[in-house]
Amino acid sequence: MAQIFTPLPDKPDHDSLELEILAIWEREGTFEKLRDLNRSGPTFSFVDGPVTANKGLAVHTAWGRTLKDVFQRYKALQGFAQRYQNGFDCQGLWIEVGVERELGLNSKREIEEYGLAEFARKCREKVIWSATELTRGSKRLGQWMDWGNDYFTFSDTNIEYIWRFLKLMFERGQLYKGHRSTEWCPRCGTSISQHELSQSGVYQDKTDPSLFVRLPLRDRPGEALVVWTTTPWTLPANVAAAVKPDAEYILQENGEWVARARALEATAVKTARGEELVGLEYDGPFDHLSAVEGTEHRVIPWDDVTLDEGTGIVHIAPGCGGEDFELSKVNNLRILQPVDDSGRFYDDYGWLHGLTTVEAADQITADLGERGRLVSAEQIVHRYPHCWRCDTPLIFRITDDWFLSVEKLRQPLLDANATVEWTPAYMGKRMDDWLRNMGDWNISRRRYYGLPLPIYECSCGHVTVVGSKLELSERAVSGLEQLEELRRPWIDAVPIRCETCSEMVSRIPEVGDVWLDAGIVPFATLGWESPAWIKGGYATGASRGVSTADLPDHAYWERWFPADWVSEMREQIRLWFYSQLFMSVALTGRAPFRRVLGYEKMLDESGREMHGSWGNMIDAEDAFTRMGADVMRWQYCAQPPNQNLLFGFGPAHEIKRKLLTLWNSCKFLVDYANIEGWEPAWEDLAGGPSGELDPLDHWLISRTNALVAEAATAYESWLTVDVVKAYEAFVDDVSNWYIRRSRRRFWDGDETALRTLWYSLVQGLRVVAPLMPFFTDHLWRGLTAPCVGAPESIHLAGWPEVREPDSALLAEIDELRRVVELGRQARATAGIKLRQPLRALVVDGAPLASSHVDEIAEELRVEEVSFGQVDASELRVKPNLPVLGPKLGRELGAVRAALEAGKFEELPAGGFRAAGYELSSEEVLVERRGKEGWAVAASDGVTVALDLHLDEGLLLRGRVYDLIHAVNTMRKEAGLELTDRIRLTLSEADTDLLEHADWIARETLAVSVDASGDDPRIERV
RNA sequence: GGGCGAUUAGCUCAGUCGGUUAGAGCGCCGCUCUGAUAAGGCGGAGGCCCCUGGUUCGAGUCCAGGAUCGCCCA
Repeated sequence: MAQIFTPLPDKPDHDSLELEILAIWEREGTFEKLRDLNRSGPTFSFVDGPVTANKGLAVHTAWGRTLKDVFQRYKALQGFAQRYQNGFDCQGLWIEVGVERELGLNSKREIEEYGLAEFARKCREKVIWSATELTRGSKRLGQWMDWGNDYFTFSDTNIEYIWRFLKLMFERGQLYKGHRSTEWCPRCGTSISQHELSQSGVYQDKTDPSLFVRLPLRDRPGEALVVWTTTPWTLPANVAAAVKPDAEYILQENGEWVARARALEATAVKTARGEELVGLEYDGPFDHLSAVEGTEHRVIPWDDVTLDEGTGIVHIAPGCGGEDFELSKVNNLRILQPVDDSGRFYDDYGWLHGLTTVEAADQITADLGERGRLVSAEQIVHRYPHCWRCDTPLIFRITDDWFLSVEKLRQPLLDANATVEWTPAYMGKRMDDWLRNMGDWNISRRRYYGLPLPIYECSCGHVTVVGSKLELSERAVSGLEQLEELRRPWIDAVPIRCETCSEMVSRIPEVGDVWLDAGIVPFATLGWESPAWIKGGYATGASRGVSTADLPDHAYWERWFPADWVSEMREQIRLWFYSQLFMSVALTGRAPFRRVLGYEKMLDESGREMHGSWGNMIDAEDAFTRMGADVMRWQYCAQPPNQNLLFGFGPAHEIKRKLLTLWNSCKFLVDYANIEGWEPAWEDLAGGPSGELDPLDHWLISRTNALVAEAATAYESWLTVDVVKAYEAFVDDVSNWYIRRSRRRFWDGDETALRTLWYSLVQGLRVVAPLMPFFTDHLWRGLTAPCVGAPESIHLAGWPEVREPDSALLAEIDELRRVVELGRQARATAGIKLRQPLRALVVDGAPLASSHVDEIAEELRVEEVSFGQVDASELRVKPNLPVLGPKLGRELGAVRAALEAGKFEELPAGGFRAAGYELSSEEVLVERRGKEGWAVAASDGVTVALDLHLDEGLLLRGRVYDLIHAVNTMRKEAGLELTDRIRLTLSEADTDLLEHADWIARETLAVSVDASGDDPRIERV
């Protein structure tokens, strides 16, 4: 016989099921159909934050991609038109580092020797490889994007938009050259950010010289300050000595000044407070070097001078230390920068020139010794930062850098952020904190594969910022013919003419911060102020040939800006969310997004950071195979965004079990519908199941409607975790209440039950289709296959119509289920299994359940259920605290004690008298328990009492249930089909059970029952 | 150093407006149901609700101080 539904296997195989669905989507063009369906709908503008294209898909990235996909899918079900443009971040250090490693290059010098043009090509290849991998992984994850139409930030168009922004900032006086003190790796020739410093392994023990150096005071012959340093190479850059103003200093007999706290044993010739020393001038340690000539050295005050180590007088070299640099601003000190990019002394440092900081240390120590400036020279082991890439000890340098000033924008940024709705809300506060406290934005980087800063600084002092490629070509002196991309090295071969002095000017060598690349995205990809729509107009420069993206016109920008919603991990607050906000407020005065969903960090399932070398990293491909994309997505979506996600195979297993309940419910429907030859009707989905409905059917329909409403609320609050919770509760209700309660109807082929269950399962699947696109589409296709007129994919079926649930009915069943739960509890406490029928149950305090007497009787296998007071041997009365507390105040204690001790008397109206107070029935809570021969269970004001007295009839029927159970177990073990009929032979000892032969036959599908054997036997007929 | 947050069962976390016996899931032990279920149900063991003080009839919850941890900034 042809089956209506394709039977479902016992268990879903997520991996193969998903691959199958992917192939179907591909074949049927499901995504294209969805876009066509919504093309004229209202717009939902999502702007994708670009993912750094330097690796394949990681499970971390898959989290964010899932959230993006879920909400795009939800909005699509609701009929919104969307852009679906994916983005890749294609420039910057992360990409360079990967390529450097692959090429075996070890320094900036080696990159330059390798050749910047070839290096740029390798970087581009890396980006394209990564983009391909990320696309493949994302598709496997089920993410629906307009793949192939991606934006790549290394596009010339993207770069030009940034140029334009920078030119504008320059014209407003908000782009300037300044200084910055930074940790520096002399091998890599680059600064090290705070973020990089905070990585583990950066701080390592290191042995360094420990020098005490004399600095003779100018106007006090024979007196000298003594300073301490562990970095001899910084001494030539010394310009000041800092003292703690309120500390006591002493002049020792040997003529050396140190803090009293550092020389407790010494005899003081003179004492002075730090502030009294401020302003004194001294001879620098290397005044004879030409670079140092004419430098003033003086004592300055500094509250943070430590008296825990050194001498309490601190050597200050603003060119070589962060705090030193800050002090130079306050005290107007000269900044001496002794070493170059590679940590070697500049030529004007005399005999030191060309030496590295390490090589110089010994020579400096020796020189100081020869000149009698050294008090002592020893070795010290201390924690010192090293480069995370190459382990080289870091030094401090002051560098010339370009900055965007924030002062004028700070308030507008705060105002713009106030218009943004953040989920979770604290992330918005975090952004406010950042906006209030951040300094100017340093946008220059001394690297190669990045946005070329369009800044041309002439030796005459005039600065030009070029705003477009066109402008560059107009101003160019030469080199245009070889400019294949707006990128080093080609761009550097295009000098321009200075407007002021007509000299030829080259571009500054620096490239831009990658966050400029990402921040401009809502302008560059949406066609801000673009006069015309240019086909393929975004896919320029390096992105030519890898994308088809257009440059839209300004009308398009008006339509899609600002984004309705963006979502990224929390650290993007001061990165992408910030750079976008900054550029947007600068250009338009508005925030570039209306709502943000942020989320915390991913850790492994035991709460540790995932780390390649710790062996706890989960490979995305492995997760697809072993968990399945839907299970991964469920795990991501079940996570409250304000907490770290503990991701792993353990939690995945738990999720699979939950999904199995859903699967089994569908399988149950399919199996019985096939037995019955029942066909679903598509109209039922819109209109609700037709036919004569049982109360339980009404309940399930209401329950389903409630789910749709709850889920919509959750989606609209951007909280997938609430969708997950609502759906899990729903599945539990369908499986453990509706199906459980209705089994008999399914055996009897009750069409209404089939119809109602079908309706409810199908509607339920639609609710979670955005979360689990494969699983739901697979089941949808199975369950709607027989329907004429059903959309071929769940993703084309739209969001289910929201109908008002019958909340009274829902409350009624809730109460009913509480009664049944208590009844089970009472049975368990008394040790009487459910197979043993009992005579009576009394229910107290659950009025809503009173119309479900039959269901209670059946669930708890009792003959008679009544509602009323439980006559108990023990009466417990407790004060109703919220009522009595405010009324009695201090006296409450006495009343409470009296009630607890049983010292009360019952009043006629249901009230009580205790400790001299009359308490009305509203002021007390009454519980009755402990009835002789009965099992009583109570909670939340509901009490049930189960009559435990057994008579012969009850015992006999208990044995029948036992027998039925045993026979059905035998059926199962014998591998019989649900519909197979049997001949049943009982043991002679069970002859008395034949009184119930018809019943037994019905329950075991027996065509005959006799009692002629030694043991029960079954035989298939 | 400043800011934000956290601290509740072996683990991961809920805990509403301050209210009666502090909960869930997982794990462990026992029982049980099954004509969909490798599932489900019930019960048990397991708690210094970080500490100290305060407010209150009553504090896991509010206030103050402290400790520890995490994150952000400097």
